[in-house]
Order: sequence, then C-alpha cells, then structure tokens
Amino acid sequence: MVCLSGPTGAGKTAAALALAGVFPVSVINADSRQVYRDFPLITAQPSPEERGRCPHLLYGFLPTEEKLGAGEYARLAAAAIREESEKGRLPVLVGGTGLYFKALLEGIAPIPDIPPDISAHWQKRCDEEGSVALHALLAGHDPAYAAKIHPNDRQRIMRALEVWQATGKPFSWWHARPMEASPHAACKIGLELPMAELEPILQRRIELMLRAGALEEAETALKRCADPEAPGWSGIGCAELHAHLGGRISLEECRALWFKNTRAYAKRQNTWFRADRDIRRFRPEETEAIVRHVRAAREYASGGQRG
RNA sequence: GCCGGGGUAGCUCAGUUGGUAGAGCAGCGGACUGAAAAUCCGCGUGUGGGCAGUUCAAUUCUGUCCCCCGGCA
Repeated sequence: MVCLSGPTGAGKTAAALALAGVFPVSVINADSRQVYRDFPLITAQPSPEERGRCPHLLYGFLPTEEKLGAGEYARLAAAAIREESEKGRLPVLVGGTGLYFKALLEGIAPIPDIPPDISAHWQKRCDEEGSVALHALLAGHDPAYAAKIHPNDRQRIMRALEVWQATGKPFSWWHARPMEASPHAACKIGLELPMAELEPILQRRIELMLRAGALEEAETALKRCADPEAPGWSGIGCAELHAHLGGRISLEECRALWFKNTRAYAKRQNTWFRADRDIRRFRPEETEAIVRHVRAAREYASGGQRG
C-alpha cells in the first residue's frame, strides 16, 4: 500500500488522483476530519467528481456528535486495505493525521473502551483540582508515564487516569503489551512545501470554501447538531464558523482565526511527518517522480514475494 | 494653535518609588499510544520616538522637538 501524507493544502488529493490514473488505486481516508458527513466542504474532502475517478473509502460517514478514535480508525482502515487488496486494487492511504497513520502501521495498545462516566469523572476533577494535582496523582500510580508528559497536559493526564481506573492497569503497562502492526508493506510518500508557499494556498482555499458555500454547510450542520462541544465541530473552520453563526465573532474575525489556526495546524503536521525518516518527500507538482517511485516500490515488493 | 492621553518586542500592552525591561498573541523549533484539525513543551538584545540637561547611573526625572489619538478652537 501507499501512504500519502503532508500538511493540509499541500495537494494530497491531486497526487492520489495522479496515482489513480496509472494504477488500480482505491483511496482510503487517513484524516480525522474528513470522516464527518456534515462537513465535506470545510474539511476539504474530495469532491463527488474526484471520488468518481476511483473508489474512495472512509470519507464523510460519521455524524457530528460521534467521535472516531485512533484505534477504531485503524480497525476500519485495516479492513478496507484488506478488502481492496483482495480485489487486486492498490490501497492509497491519504490524509494528514499522523496518529492515524501510526496506529494503522505500528499498531496501538489493545485498551478497551472507557465507560463515559469514568471519563466524565476525571474531566470534572481536572476542572476542579487542575491538571498539576492530577499529574501528581498519576505519578503515584504510573510514574513511568507521568514522567513522560507535562503537568499541564490535561488531555494526556486524564486519558492515563481513566485507563488506569477503568482497567486497573497503568497506561504504561498497556503500552508495553505487544501491538498488532499492519501486515502490509507501506510505501511512505510525503508532500512538502515551504510555509511561504503554503500560506497563500491556505488563504485562498478559505476564500474558495466560503464562496462554495461553507457558511451554508455550517448552518445546515448546526440544525443537525448545535452543540459546539460535539466532536465534529472541533475541526478548523467548523469551530470558527460556529462562533460566527452564533454571533460571537464577525465574518472578518472568523476568516482571520480560521487562517491562523489552519496555518498553525499545517506547521504541527510538518513537525510530525518530518520526524518520520521513512517518508520519501516530494514537492506537490512532482507527480511523475511520485508515480515512478510507487512503480519501483511495487516492483520491488512483487519481486520480493516471488523470490 | 490650545488642553488632555499616548509613543517600550512583528502586534496589543505591562512595569521600573532612577541601577538599561516582560506578558499575551504572532513567529521558529519540538513532543505525540483511542478528542490528534486535539493536547502540550522550549526559544525574548528591544537605538525603551529624536536630541539635550540633572545624576556615579535615565527607559524612568527635567527641557525641547517630532509623531499618533481624543476634545476645544
């Protein structure tokens, strides 16, 4: 399979379709936001026209009020990869969510789902006592993991505490258990663009989204699910439009915030993918080189099977 | 022209009873095991508007000039 990563706006969809012009590609989403049904435009999902050019899986199927954890994603993606491979198609994972790629390729600790009341309990305690106090508490039960995370990192502190309470085992105990990595060899490709070149693209894309009806999309989504805390609303663009529709910020402020947050996100994605030395990097317009690279990887893989 | 407020980091500002300054945001770098478009961490030399004066020492006090904002003319 091929894993196509890179920051938002770098042209992953176009590169995937270029591959689809040469190989029997099935595109599988690897983006935590493009799974949402109510935000096809704002999360930059492939258009219906684009989806018509080859099979596309795991896009736009989740309602706004539901969340898709990395483990559940990895299961869905692994099943899709297996099915498409069996059909003789080349699975091309496309997305910008580093944790999803990691969970899929390297596996993820087999931790059971946490009952919602336990999560809510730690959320409440964190609000009341603060993350530093809970970090100290965590250090008493799981010093190894507490040492790895910062006392301000409430999200990770709460996750570790709820796993510990719900399973009776420390978070780091779970991490030490064997994980199920993907059996498929991955050809990792990363699109890369200097921030100075990416910036105007991101700026322009927001304007295009607004012109194409992003406000209307958010209004419709608001009728289905008005809760700004719902998982689907936490996407960049979604949250800003929600605030604007609620009258909390002007459209101009919305635009500015949307761009600022998108840019910061692209930087975080670069940091994540830069750390992976197995990724072969290309500029977005190097489609021919990308095709050659994938062809070579496929020949190597099939040769390896024979020999 | 007069009266008041102000000129300090890229931006918005704080502070220094005189010992040459620090927050937020932005920017840059990093971490990342089920919310990950999330959640966090690290990085701060800037002619303190210009010039002069007082002082051992001025961003701080004094004078003067320049610029911005509000009011009065």
